Amino acid sequence: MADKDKARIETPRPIRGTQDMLGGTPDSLADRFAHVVETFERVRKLYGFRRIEVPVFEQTAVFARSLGESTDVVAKEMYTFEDRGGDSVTLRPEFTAGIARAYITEGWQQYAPLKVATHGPLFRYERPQKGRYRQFHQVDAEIIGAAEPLADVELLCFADQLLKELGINEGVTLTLNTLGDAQSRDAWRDALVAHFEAHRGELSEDSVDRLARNPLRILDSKDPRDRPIADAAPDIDAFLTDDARAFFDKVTAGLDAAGVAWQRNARLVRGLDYYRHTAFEFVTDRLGAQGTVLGGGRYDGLIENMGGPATPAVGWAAGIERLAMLVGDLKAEPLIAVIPDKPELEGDAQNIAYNLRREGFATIIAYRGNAKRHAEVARKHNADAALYVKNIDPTGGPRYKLTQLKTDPDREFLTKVLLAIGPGVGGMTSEHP
RNA sequence: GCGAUCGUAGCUCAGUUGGUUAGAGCGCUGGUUUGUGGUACCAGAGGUCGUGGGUUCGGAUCCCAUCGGUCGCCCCA
Repeated sequence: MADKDKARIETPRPIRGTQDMLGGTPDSLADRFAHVVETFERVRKLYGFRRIEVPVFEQTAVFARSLGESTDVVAKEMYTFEDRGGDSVTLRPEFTAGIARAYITEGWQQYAPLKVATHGPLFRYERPQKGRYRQFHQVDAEIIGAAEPLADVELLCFADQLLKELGINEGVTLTLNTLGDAQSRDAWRDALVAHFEAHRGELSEDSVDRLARNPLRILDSKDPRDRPIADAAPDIDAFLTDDARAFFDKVTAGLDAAGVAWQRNARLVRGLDYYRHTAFEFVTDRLGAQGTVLGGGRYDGLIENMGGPATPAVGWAAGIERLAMLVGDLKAEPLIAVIPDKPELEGDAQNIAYNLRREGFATIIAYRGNAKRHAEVARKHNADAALYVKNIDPTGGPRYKLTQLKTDPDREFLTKVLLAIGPGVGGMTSEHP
């Protein structure tokens, strides 16, 4: 019983709300995640957005100041800690604040109007649920230094094309609203507060709390008690200044001209205070409670708030996990498996595999086992075909046999493989008559 | 922070009103067989029944607590 006396080694658990993703199967989240990022990178270049990288952590003030001290994100969802030098640092809970900080401190103002894009991990201390994690990942696009509605339109076209190229535009709708300029927004906000105050007694407890903290948010409350009151609340339209209305009209006209479908949602608001004018979300009902696939808007007030020059800006971000969940199964990349028919041909088979890879063909070869076992491994990896290495005769040359392993192998790929191998292939056989 | 629900083998799950050494399929390891090179069979390894208390002659099963997973509220991508 010596084993029982041994101290049990406890393997540390993964942190709550983080996830490990294993790729290699058609439905794996890891591969779909990578596909989202690759697609984003491709489309981003089509629109002329520069790739940027910004730090994963910043001085706490970067987020506290930009998001607003009273927001839930800052008040209770940030990973904030003191580093060994005694400075308060925070793992980024969003991209925009760090990018705005870089715009100010790195002299990026000289490139205005500047179109930038990035992606990476973000951190929020929240209860995990479907489509919501403590470490999550976003793709992000921002246009800084452009006050024109055309910037909003271009950004939305980018988003729309990304979703289309990911094949997830079906069942996802662009919902759009305007928050007006500062004057419009303030007037609307006052009217909303007056309206909600008049119905204070009928509101849910959460919304009574919102009334003090973030009255706009009552508009999109899910509580059935709030709905009639929120639905009866005034829209912003009556409070829009001429400029603000003209701006919104240009955005919607631009979308129509570009063929981007959209729906007005007068109840769509932003929790963060620095948003102005355009606010938008691409929403779906396929993600449970987390309906927003991609969201953003114009934040003309932010950079000035952070001590920079008054700078108009607009941007969006989308959760990569959420996009990945919506992406259908990926088509498998073509793959060839090399199989030594006899143990003494292992070395030759390895060389052939390396040569195929150098030619650019995705190739696998098992480390051990007889031909049968090799074939099993090949099937497990979903290889299109097996290249059996039958014999290497210094005088007679190599002998191969190519056997397809799938009912629908990538024929073009296999043909190229055959050409690359050259002579010695004893024809292609099929396991599927 | 609040609520619901679920924790049995690496994975997906059985386990009947509490009752001997806790099971299956898949996977893994080894072997036999087979062969238009997707066969079949045999054997083996692998489990503190999430954890800790309690009730009981007896707990995977009932009770309490705790820790995790999932989903919802909140918030948000």
